[in-house]
Amino acid sequence: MKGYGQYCPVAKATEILNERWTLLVLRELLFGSRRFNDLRKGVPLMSPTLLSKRLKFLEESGVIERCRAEPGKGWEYQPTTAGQELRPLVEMLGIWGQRWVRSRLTPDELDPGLLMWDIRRCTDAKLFTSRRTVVQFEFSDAAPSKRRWWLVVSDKDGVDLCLTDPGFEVDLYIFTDLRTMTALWMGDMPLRHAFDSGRIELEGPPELRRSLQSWLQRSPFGNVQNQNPKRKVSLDTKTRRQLRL
Amino acid sequence: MKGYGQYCPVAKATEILNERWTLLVLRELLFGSRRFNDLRKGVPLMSPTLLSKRLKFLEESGVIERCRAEPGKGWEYQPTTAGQELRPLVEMLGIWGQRWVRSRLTPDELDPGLLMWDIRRCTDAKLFTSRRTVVQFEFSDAAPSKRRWWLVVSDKDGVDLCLTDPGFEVDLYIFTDLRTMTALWMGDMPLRHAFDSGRIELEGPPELRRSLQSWLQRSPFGNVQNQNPKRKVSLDTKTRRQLRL
DNA sequence: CAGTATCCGATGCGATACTG
DNA sequence: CAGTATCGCATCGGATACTG
Repeated sequence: MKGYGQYCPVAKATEILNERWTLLVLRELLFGSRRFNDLRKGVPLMSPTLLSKRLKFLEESGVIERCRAEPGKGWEYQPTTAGQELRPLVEMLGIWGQRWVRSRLTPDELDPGLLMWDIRRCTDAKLFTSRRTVVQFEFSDAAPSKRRWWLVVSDKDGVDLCLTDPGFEVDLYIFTDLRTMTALWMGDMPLRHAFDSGRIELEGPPELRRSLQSWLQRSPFGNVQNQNPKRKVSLDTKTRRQLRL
Repeated sequence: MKGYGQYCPVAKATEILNERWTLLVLRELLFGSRRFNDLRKGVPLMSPTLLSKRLKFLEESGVIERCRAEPGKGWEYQPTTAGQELRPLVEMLGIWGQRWVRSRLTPDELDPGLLMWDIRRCTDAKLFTSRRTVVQFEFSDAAPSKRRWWLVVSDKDGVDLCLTDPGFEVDLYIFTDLRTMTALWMGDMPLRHAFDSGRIELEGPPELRRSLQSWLQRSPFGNVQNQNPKRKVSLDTKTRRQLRL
């Protein structure tokens, strides 16, 4: 009894899309992940068995295709035309979520691996020179094994993320905590404020410290404004007036 | 372990919306149903217990509000601002479903109650005169107890749907089968074709028979074109060329 | 009319280990 | 690296009956 027994196209679409995890897997695919283990990084709490099952179902449903990767090693998953057409839907879902059900950033929703994987994906290598730049993130409150991360970027080799010291000399150190970095990423806190309150500190040459705000992106949903009054940390005057406070 | 443990707004939105039935309940609310038992008619296979549970959760989540109905009798549910903002999402879902996963109209997806409820909702009473018009639908292939339905419409009293003979004189009889009527409703078959092939027959005064196509609407998704080649009944030439057939 | 109470069965899914 | 195999519990939700 999987379906809804309705001819309505909303029901038919929902039958495909609203199994647990499915929309998050799709999000990963639409944001560019192609390999099984890359997809896993975007949904770390999902078991590989289940991911495999979902991918199969999405393929059956005509949303994605599984095809051989270039060199002869392994497979890749990519959205079909039908899958591509779901992009606006996933975006709207994210925008709505950001407006109305923004995460409270409870400890269980803070994950350095997920955050750094997001940051990696949104870091534009073209903003860097051909000389390799190494940025080390250190999260004071993360578990020891996930405290330090290295972003290795260059114009031509793209962006690489390491959890073990790659051995290169570090150009820029970023000291902060996971909650602050996540809040920055999600647009919950201005970078300015994080510096002023000492929640983030840099170490490295001045020009690299200054360039940080140009290459360190926020989440694609980072500039969507929160609309939910209950979840608003600080109310702007317009909202206060609306609520008659 | 209900959530996804992710700060991502897509995940947060999904936690609210992708429980089974939730999006269909929301569809009903956005299409105008306000009362518990009206909502039930839109999701007849959902148990009242579960509907109640979903409504509570949607209320907790800030998507809908439960408020007293006018006269002092009972409650009504209505979307909040956050809920209203989900309308485009539900519409997109329906459009995508209609393009790519259109129902095959298998027997379990044919339901005269659901269909007539849909038709009732989309019938515009303003297209009728102040004189009461009674239209009787008869589905040759429906279960005896669901064969005949009456639509009672007038300019000022709106549209009423009955499963038991309301006793008024019938102005227009529509004889057809459930599959044909559903296909017409979903835009899978042109009205012209249904008449020409004898799948639908009318009985009543000529001007009322002629006016049928003006007031009998199709589903809100009825004019969305199917894109899925596997599900296409007849391929147009452009598609045939694309597929090199 | 508008739900609640209760029960039980299917199964979804998480956990862990394993393989080509 | 890219998945599969197996297992067992929890819970979701379907069915039915009941109530203010």
